[in-house]
Amino acid sequence: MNLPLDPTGEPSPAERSLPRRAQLTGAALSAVQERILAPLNEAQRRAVTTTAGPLLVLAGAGSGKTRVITHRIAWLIQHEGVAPWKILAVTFTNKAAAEMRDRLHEMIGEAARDVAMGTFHSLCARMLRRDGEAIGLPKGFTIYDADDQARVIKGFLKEDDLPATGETKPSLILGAISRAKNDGLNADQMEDRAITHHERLVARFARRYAAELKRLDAVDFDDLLLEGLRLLQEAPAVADRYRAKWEYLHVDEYQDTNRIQYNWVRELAAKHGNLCVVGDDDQSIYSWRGADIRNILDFERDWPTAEVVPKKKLWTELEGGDQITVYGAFDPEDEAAWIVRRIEEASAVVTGRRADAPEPVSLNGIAILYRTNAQSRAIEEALLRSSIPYQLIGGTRFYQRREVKDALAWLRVLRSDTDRISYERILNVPPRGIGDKTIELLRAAAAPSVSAPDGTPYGHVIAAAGRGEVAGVNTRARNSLAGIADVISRLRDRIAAVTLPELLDGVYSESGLRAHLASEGVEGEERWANLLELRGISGRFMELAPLDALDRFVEETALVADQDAFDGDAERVTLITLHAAKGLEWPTVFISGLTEGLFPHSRALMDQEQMEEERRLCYVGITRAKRRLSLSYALRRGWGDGDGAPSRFLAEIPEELLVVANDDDPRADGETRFGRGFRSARAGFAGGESWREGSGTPGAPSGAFRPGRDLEARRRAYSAGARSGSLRVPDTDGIDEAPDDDEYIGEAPELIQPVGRIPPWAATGRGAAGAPPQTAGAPLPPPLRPRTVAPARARIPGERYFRDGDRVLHPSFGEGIVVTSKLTRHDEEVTIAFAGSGVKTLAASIANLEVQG
DNA sequence: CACCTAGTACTTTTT
DNA sequence: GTACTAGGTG
Repeated sequence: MNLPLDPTGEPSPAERSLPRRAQLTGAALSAVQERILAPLNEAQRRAVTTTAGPLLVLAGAGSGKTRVITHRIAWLIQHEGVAPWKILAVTFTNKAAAEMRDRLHEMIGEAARDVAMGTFHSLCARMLRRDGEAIGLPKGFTIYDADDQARVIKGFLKEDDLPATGETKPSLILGAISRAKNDGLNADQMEDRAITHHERLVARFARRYAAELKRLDAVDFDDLLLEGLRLLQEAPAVADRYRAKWEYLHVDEYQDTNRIQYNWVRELAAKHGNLCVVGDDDQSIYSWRGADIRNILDFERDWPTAEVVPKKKLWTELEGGDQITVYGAFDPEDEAAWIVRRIEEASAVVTGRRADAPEPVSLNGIAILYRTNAQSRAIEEALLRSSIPYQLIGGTRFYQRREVKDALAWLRVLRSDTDRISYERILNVPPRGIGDKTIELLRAAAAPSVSAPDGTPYGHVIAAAGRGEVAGVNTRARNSLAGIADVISRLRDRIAAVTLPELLDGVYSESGLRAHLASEGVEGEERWANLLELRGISGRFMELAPLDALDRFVEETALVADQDAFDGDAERVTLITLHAAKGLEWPTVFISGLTEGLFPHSRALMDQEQMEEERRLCYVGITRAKRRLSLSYALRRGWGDGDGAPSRFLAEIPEELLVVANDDDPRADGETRFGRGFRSARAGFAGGESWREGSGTPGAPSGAFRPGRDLEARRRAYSAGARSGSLRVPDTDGIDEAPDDDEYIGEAPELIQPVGRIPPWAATGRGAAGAPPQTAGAPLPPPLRPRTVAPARARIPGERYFRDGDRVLHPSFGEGIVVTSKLTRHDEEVTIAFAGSGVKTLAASIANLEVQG
């Protein structure tokens, strides 16, 4: 319950904590000042106390930018006497908002609850839920995630009999549509600008997609922002209300806002201009999803009176810390083993620590960062082997797991007749005889026709089909549909009378999900546990009226971010992508996979701007470390795409800051400055005398680990602990009450993801680390995809013909750059980043490759 | 017509 | 791992 108006006339907690300006005489004033300003440096103080008008805070990593916002809000409330509900703070994740609120709560108490905070997406969703009808958006709209979006597109592809691969791959089409939307283009404008065949194709899909989402009462993530902006632009009365409501605006991570978000903020600030944005252009890493660095560069132009708190020195901060350790590994397993060994040495995990060893570090002070989610695999295995607990952020996200989405689809269906995608999701789970053919008939029946120009709501079609009113549906499917329609109507009758967890109980049992999972063995148990987890999380909404609880739960679950799962207090090592690590810090950080083609990623090799973004990403990663930083790379990368050179980013770090961990390694040949070089790698790989044989990884305890059984047992022990540990009682439960009778968007309940989940592949032992399949002599060549027949080229036996960085021309893939190449027994496998067709590995003797002068 | 199994191809980053 | 497909079976 959030700030109920007290019938006795006592001041509300918010009112109590509000100092009156008039009361702030000498001593009181300085006490407030002291508490808020004392921990801040000069620049921060200036930012905090500059409260009127536009303010741009540009500062480097670790300089306390978020802190500036928190203290500024405290200052506004306690020193300037601004009502907390007049203040808005936009953060990058829900987690960041929750943390900011926690810190604010410590500083100023209960008033912290009334400050509006959230992500752009969640704030827009809340505003649209309340006021969207002013621009024609139905109240009960559903938020579609990437998976839902793809299902919509796949429906089109099926209608058109097009493949879901190649240039009509749903993710590709959706990416293009999203980019156009973020550029402010609608389908018509896309069509006008389309030049290539593919662009016209995408434009047509964009039109259909927009129409279909409208028909389904659904919005995607981009729409949330676009409609949120449209609300402010096209509903003046509503816009004025919000402008009057929020007199002081704050935006964190401003460098990652896109054009739409910027315009949204500008609309809100139009009246009073009290806009404080905080960012660091060196940490701009989201241009691929529309973030526009011009938002920073243009700020002063758009707000001529803006105060700017200047950027501070950055790199010198590194000098105070320890030197950076670099390790050149042979392959990802070796790399992971080295990281784990260092963690064991530094933490108390390893027994028999030397007496003179430094104070053991705690596991929650350690993070392992990587460029792509797939890279977590090798590291997880190594951690599991050493029984080091970890939390994996991202990867297969909880709310995207199949069974969780199934359960959520049921909830969506209960509150929508039109949400076809969710209906189709639940129709045949568990299998009940409703297949492709039946779905096709249902879609046809729902489609617009002469008698129903807007189409028929899918929910109605299902009920009709259950009554035998849709021709062609076979008996079994018909009975199932009748059963589903019946369950839906019964559950709907119950919504208003039961709590959300109880409603989910009904869904689980009456949908057959529960019985289905019970018959599915170990995997079913795992999935069932996830459904119980979901049920537990839904309990956070019990304070709300049941119908509101359902709406809010469905909405919030659609908007959780990866980072929201991060638990900084858990005694676990954190595994996280470089992107998701932004805004977080640890005393000890490992950045793994610093291999050309991985980081920087191969897709960035062709493009100067993308390469710069990779470099900034590296900067973000490096600056996550408060005290100790270790960098590592593996010469052999996974996926059979050849060897990789040490990342160029390693070479860009001043030599004197680095300590090479394997300098004295007898296997290192000194060919590269980072120890293990190409020649030794190649010899070890192809020559059969690999140090890898037998013992696995040098220096690691050998023979103690049996991949299959051990992993299984440990996985069980872990997942149990991880689950119970992940459920936190919400700090507060206030949701939506206005402190006065003003309409109000305030605190959202915090949704927590399970942490430390052990991925299924670790459980089976199939993917577990161990010696790779050994073949005599050369390793198995990766599959050669393209088969361009061409005469063999002259080459010197035993020597690579293609050099990294060579520009090459391929008859069908066009121009590309050699990422790396590897000698096999009779050939050379060249990995090339092509401008248009991505990265391919080709056999030099077969592919007709021309080296460009 | 639906369902199951096995085989194949795919993996940048995410609200 | 996931998603999709093809082909055989009930």
